[in-house]
Amino acid sequence: MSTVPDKPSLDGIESTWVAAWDAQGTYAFDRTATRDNVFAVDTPPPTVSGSLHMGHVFSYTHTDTVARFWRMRGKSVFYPMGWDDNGLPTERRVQNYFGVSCDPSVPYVANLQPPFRGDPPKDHKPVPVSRPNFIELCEELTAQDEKIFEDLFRTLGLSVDWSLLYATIDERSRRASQRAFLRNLSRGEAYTQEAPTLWDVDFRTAVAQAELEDRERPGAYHTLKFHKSDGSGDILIDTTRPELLAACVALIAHPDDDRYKPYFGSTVRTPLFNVEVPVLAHPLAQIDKGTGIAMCCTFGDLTDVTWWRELQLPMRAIISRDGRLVAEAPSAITDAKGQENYALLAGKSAKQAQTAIASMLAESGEMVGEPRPITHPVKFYEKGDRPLEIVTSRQWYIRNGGRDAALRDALLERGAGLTWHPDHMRHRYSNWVEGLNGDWLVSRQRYFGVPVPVWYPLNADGELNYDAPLIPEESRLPIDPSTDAPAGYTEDQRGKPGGFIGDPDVMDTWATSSLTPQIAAKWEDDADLFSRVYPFDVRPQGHDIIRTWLFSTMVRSHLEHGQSPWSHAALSGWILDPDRKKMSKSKGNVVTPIDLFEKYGSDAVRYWAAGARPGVDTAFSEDQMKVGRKLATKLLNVSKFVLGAGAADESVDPTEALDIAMLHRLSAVVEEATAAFEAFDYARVLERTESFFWWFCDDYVELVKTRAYADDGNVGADSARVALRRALSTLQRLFAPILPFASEEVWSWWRTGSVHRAAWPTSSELVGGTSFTDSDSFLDSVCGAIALVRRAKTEAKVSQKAVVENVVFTASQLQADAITNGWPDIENAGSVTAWSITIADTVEIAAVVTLAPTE
RNA sequence: GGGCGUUUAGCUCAGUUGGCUAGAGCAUCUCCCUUACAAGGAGAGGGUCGGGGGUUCGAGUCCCUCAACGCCCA
Repeated sequence: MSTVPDKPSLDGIESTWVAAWDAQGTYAFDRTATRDNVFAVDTPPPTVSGSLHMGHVFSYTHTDTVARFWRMRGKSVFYPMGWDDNGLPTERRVQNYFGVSCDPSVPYVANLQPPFRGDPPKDHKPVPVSRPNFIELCEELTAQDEKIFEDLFRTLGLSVDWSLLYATIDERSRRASQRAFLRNLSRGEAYTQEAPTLWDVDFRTAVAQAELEDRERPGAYHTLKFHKSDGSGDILIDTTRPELLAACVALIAHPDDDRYKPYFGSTVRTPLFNVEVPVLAHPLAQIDKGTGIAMCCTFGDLTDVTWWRELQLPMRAIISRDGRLVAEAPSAITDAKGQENYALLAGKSAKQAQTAIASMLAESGEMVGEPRPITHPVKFYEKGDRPLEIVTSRQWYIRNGGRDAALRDALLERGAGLTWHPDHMRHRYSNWVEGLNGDWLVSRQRYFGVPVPVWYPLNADGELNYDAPLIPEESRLPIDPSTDAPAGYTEDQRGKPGGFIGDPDVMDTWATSSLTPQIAAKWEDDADLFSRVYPFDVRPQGHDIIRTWLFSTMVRSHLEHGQSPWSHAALSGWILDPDRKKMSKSKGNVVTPIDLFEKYGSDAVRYWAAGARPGVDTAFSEDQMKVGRKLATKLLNVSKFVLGAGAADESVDPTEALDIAMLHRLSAVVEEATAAFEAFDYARVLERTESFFWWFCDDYVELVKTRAYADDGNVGADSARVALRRALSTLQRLFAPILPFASEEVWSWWRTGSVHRAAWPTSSELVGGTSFTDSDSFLDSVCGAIALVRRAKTEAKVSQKAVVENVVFTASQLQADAITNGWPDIENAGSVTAWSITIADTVEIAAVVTLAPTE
């Protein structure tokens, strides 16, 4: 029955088994299983960016090991894959790849040929194309990239059921995303509002709090003179953004600041523009920052927004959506000189305006001294290159607890109810939720995304009414309001008085990917499936996106289903290069996974990944891959040995003490590995299994080799063969989740069916009806004895094969008993002719070894 | 400023409720081509467990404190 190759090899096993698993449906989800018997993974849909990196390999391997474990435990594993092709990264990549830019005013061209397909020259000026053409190009490029990703993940050996594949821009995702949004809207959880919003002037879109990052940037304090209205002198303020002076609406100091208490309620006039503004008190003013009194502009930063709102200040916005100062001066600037001054700034970028106004202020004597350079944190869109501005615009929001203590508490509660791996990651979640300062801004002024699924009616004057959006029936979803007409209207009424207009925006990519459980489980499209997998068991992901993906998914599930979308969150660490720096493309230290698969084999790369404790940042290490390669090779070789030693009836318990003791030791490993996998600690499983495995190969196998080769019918031979086979079967299954290719290969030599569908090993199948008191000390004694013989040979610089004429051990009674019991095996493994034991009160066994004379 | 994590051999890391002389792999050195495996095997050397203090019969492990590094948030 066994078919062991003469020369076992890892070469080519990836393609062989990938094809076999696919053909046999090894990882197919059994959708007849009920929820109790399902293990559902909310797989992260990777951003289809055109290149794979070790981070993908690393974290997806972690998840895969756990999925494989539960499959062997008899669960029907729901393990889908998705592609995150929705959103800005794709847009940017399409622009760079095809040499185009999206311009919604350009008409659609059928069969458009883009100027390039890959690598446009550096000086190429992007060709504007229509939004539908742009989206076609997005789809073309992502299709290519997705094929590459799929091949990589298959070669890595992910046990994904590929029939469950989705993409965040596909029809089902758009439908789910729009449906969820409309339900939020109907429950009052989504709303539209005209409000100051953080704005990226290059991408020309609003961005959400979750997408911000602070970057340290050089700036300069400019000390400006504001003139007291009663003519009694000046108040000095420090600002890093003098270019916003024309937008100044107040001066603000801390209510407890004695220096400014006398001025609260009075007014001052701005330099250059001569606008009268009040001096007010607010606790957000920082006494120790600059002169302690700040100018509030509409808007320089989020504090300005708070002051503006809470102190009910007027609006004097001067930054436009392209980041330049607007053409027309705020109406508050009434005097001619002020208007003249503003005209010198109009149309300049913020940066140019700053330079210009600084010299104007210096000239007019209203700036004290020179600007003083500082470094300070500035808010950026995480994908952006210029500081964010704040502009007022109409946007859609989804409530996330940022403005509602009850909802925030409920979401904190949900986070606390999750089991986090590792546990301390829960703090990232609660820190974030506690720090929210507004609702979730979900609309984006972009093109490649899921459209906001509403229209607005136009009245007889052609004005639109935001408060009464036209909502599609759910059965029509997905819709594109820029090409579909609302019910009761016809397309020719678009943009006409009495007609309608579509919402031009798309939703934030997170607004769709926050629904991955619903998308993967075909929420509402397949209620039966949904009931079998939702809520999911685990959300695996990187810890960097707890605030975005994890939290937003929690928000959507909480609002829609009133429950957490999963019970576990498993966070992966980063890959660091060997110098402990984060690996990244720009540093040029990225290694291509495919090359590593070819060099060391997929199992070896998985071995490296699985060696990292959950959540711990890990150095990239080809050395570890080499070790993994050795381990996989060893598994092949020892399997060949065990299966070559002759068959035995595995149902008959072994009789020799050494064999029984080995199986007891292994059974403890099985129990530990099982508990570790249940706690998502794949690294511990690997460590324990591997450690036992090398001991098994180096000591146990060497000791019983001679006995296992004895003639059939020999009692000792049968005992050894049974033990070897039971152990081999168990080891192959313990390694299966981590080394799926090598394990499947060796399993196929003597078993039918896939090891990945085999039952996870149990302690009882190993030890059966046997019992053994303190197998460890027995094994340590026997192995200690053989080690002493080996050491003597090594020190004498002779072959391990050399014959030992005599050996005298010194050992405790207990150790002596073990050695005596295991003697036939020690004798064979060590080529020992004669021996004796002196009993002594000792902890460590000692030996005097006399080698036979050699010719 | 708040929160969290890390610090154990030259390197990368285990060490789960406190418990024999602190472990592994890699690297280094020595030896061995032994019929599962030279893509192997047998051995060796190498650590005041970040510093200080405390609890305890006993601390890498628990408590306090300090430091360095890293991450998250403001």
